[in-house]
Amino acid sequence: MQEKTYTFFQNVYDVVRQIPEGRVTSYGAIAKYLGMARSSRMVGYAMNAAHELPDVPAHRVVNRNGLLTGKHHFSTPFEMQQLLEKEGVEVKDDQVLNFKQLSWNPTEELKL
DNA sequence: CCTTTGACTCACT
DNA sequence: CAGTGAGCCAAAG
Repeated sequence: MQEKTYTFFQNVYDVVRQIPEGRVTSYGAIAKYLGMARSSRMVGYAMNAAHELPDVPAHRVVNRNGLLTGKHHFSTPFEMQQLLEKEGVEVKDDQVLNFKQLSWNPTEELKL
């Protein structure tokens, strides 16, 4: 087994894959859960490669303000918003409504 | 091997 | 109260 093969990216994918439908999380939350709260940028960077992974709902990952900062990286800037609304998440002006209410913290949910 | 970037976040002005 | 700047860390070139 190539356990060492697991990199920061793989770790991020694993967490993002566990995001329940209709829920959203922030890069910092994932980074913090991984023990790298200061590497929040790396989370987004990892998502960039996650584009090829069908099990990684990058559209459920937004910045800590609930703003769809990464929408511009999708096929179309509307794709991210459409996917979120499709799951029941209201998005207005590229911002997730009730983000604080829908925010899913892996540190509290996945934390033992 | 060293340099640059990047879907963020915090802090100061 | 709002905007701009610097910091951080890891992967790709």
